[in-house]
Formats: sequence, structure tokens, C-alpha cells
Amino acid sequence: MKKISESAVRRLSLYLRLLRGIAGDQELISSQELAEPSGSTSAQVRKDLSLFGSFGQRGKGYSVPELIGTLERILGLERRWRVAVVGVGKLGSALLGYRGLSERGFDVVVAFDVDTEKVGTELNGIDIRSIDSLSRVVRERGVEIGIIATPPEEAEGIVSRLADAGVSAVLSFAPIELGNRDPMVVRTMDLALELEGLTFALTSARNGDS
Amino acid sequence: MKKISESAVRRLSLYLRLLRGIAGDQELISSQELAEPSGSTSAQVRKDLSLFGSFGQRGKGYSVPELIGTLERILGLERRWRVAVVGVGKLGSALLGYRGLSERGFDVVVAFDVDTEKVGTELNGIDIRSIDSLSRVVRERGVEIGIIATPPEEAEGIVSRLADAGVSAVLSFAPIELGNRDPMVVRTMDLALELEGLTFALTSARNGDS
DNA sequence: GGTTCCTTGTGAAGGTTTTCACAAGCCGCC
DNA sequence: GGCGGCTTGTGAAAACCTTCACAAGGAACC
Repeated sequence: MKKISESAVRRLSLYLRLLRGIAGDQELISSQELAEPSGSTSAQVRKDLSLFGSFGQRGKGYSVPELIGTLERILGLERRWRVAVVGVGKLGSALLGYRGLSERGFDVVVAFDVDTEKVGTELNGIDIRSIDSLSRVVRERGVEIGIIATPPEEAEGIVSRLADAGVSAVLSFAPIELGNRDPMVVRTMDLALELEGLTFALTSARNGDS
Repeated sequence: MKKISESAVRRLSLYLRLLRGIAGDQELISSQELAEPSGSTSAQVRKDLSLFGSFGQRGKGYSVPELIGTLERILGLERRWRVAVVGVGKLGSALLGYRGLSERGFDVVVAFDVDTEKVGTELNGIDIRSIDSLSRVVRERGVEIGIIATPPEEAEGIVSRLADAGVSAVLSFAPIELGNRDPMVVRTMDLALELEGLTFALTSARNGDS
């Protein structure tokens, strides 16, 4: 199988998000209509899709419901995924209450924290368990993806423990680098780093860049 | 001035984050030492830096404190930035309490919400004001960057109002597409979209990809 | 059935980013 | 001062990604 670039996968996710938003309103969509709101071009859309097959009909466009199904299949979203949130501080709590996860196919099945006050309680129907029991509980509940919302200094250790417990992917909010330990896929979301992308743009715009 | 790719800027931010983490422990660092923990290569590091000048010393490497200063200058972080958080729900509250922002040069100077219960109170020392007063308060407090933590259906309108009030950059957590309205820079962080990047990797790994 | 209009799928061209590889330069030691 | 070891800075090559442009195919209408 060809190698698919990360940016192509991002765009596919974006197309899917847009399509879900218009499902019902429209039966067919052209590459042009899909490109515009995603800040892309029609050629790009067609190329991205053609990496996986031919899903459109010449002269007509793409069937919205079919394309949604196709993108879900490509992205591995035909099934739901079992997620654990590690760290139930402010961010972790926000994640436990975030409907955007289950709407998009991710079920938070358990959360972990060190705080003995929190352990044993539940939040939005999700059990909070002790981090000491992480390995066992992760296996019991079949967790496949971990979301790290702990202080940065804990993150590295948590990733190791998740890896040992058989979790295959991690999304971390801790602003530190977590090497991709092989079979496991790790991705980091760093708010300040994103803001720095903005300040770079603002600053270089101000200093006579055309 | 040359055009700098978004991925290069990302990497520069990453180098800076790493350097700040080791400042004090080490006086000099080689491109190789900087590359490894950032998942890059030494050649990449040198190329990235060479886009802006020559900062190293052959045979020795880069001075850690100087390189920090240089990167801060490049990224526009020599000064602090004034940020407003719009939407004080769970996510917004978490943001108001997040130290990672001020540590990295971003001061949240005000927050906005529609809820009359919240308006007039403060959280972590940050005033919560009515969204109706957004334009005025943004100007009064010199807000430069907006962070959107409202429900997605509000996001579009908020961006317009921020733009009108003179805010030049926005980071949005709403999972919808917000076109880059010209002088303003807009960036979206979508948790589920990042998770989809992971499920794609997991799924295609399982389906005989090498 | 033929003609026109429309949109896909895709090679080829063009552009950008990454990697390679090596000359240039610095340091320390004899 | 000269030599050896080390690391930068950078053209050139390679890899990768995006855009172009057009043939192929479908639908509608006469």
C-alpha cells in the first residue's frame, strides 16, 4: 500500500467533518464544493480521494452518504473506539464532559487520577480509578486509546504504562516530547505551541514580509 | 523575506520548548542533540535555523541561552501577548487556570461568556465579562489574540466580532471550519480530528501496510 | 442517437521540503 | 604552528506534495 501523508489524512478528516455537517441537506457534492470550505482545491480533493479508489461519478460528483461511509472506512471509524482519560484535573474533567468525542465515535470508558478524593467517584457517568490500577483496568475495559491530561512530569511514565497495558495510541496534552515508541502511535497537542504559530505569523507580517 | 513553511515554524517552536527545558543544565547543544528528542534530524535542525541566519559555532554547536533568545525573537516571543478567552464552560475554565499559557508568554487578560451568572465574577483572577461588551472590552484591554471555547455554532460570529474589534489572531477549539479572513490569522484545534489521525494509523497498520 | 454540459480520475509538470554530503571553521593538544 | 577531531552552514540531489490540464464518462435534452 502507498504511503499516505499526514496532511492528506488531516484533509480527509476535514472532508468528513464537513460532509457530516451537510448530510441530509444535499445528496451529491462536487470536489469543488468540498474543497472551498476546507480551504483546499478541487484537484486536491480528487487526488486525496483517488489515493484510495474511485468514489465519484463523472459529470455528477460524489454521493454524500456514500462518501461519508467511505471516509469513515478509510479513517478507521466504522467502529467506535474505547478511550481512557488519564488525569482528571480541569482539562481532564472538561474532556469527560465533552460530547464532541462520543459524537465522533470515541467512547471514554474510564478515567484515572492519583487524587484519592476523586478515585471511586464518577463524572458524567465515567468511573474515576486509581492510576495504580491503570494496567489492570485498561485491560479489563479494553482501552485502545489513551488521552493524557496530567501534569507534564507525569506524562512520560503514563505513556510507558499505557504501552505496557497494550494501548496502541496516545494523544497527549502535556507540552513535552514523547518519542513514538514503536508499535504505539503518539501525538501531542500543545496549546502554547499553536499560539506561537500565530505570533510568528503576526510578527513576520509586521516586519515587512509580503 | 523568504517564505517559511508552517512545518518549519512548528519545529522551531519545538526546539524552543526543548531548549527551555534544558536551560541551565547545559551551555552548548549540537544540532544532533536538538534533533533527536524532537524527532527530527540534525540536517533539518541546521536548515531550519539557517533560514534566519547563522547562530552556531562550527566545531562547538549552539549556545543554549543565545539560541533560546534567537528563537524567541524569530517567533515573536520577545514580548508578552494579551489573550482573551471566549466561552467559560468547562474547557474555557480549564484554560483560565492553565499555567502553561503565562509560562510561555501569553497573558489571559479577560474572558467572555453569555451566562449572566458568570458575568461579573472572576476566575483565577481573570474577569468574566458579557459577550455583548466584547468589542469595547477587547479594545480597552488591548487584546491581540482570541481563544474560542464556545459551542461550535457561536464560533463563526465570535470570530467576526473579534476581527471587528481589531484582534489579529484566533485559536479556536470549535470543530468547524473558520475561513482565514484576511489580515486575521485563524487556527483550529480539533481533538476528534487528531484522534482520527491516530485511528487511521492504527487501522491502516492492521490492514497489511508495511 | 447525437450533441452539449458537467465533473471525475490521473499522468505530467511544477513547486516545496527534506536529506545528503562536504567544504569551511573552531578547539585543544602536542 | 600544525594536526586531528568535531560540528556548522549550504549547495545539490532526492523525495515528496500540489497544481495543471485534459481525456473519459455520465446525464439531459432535442
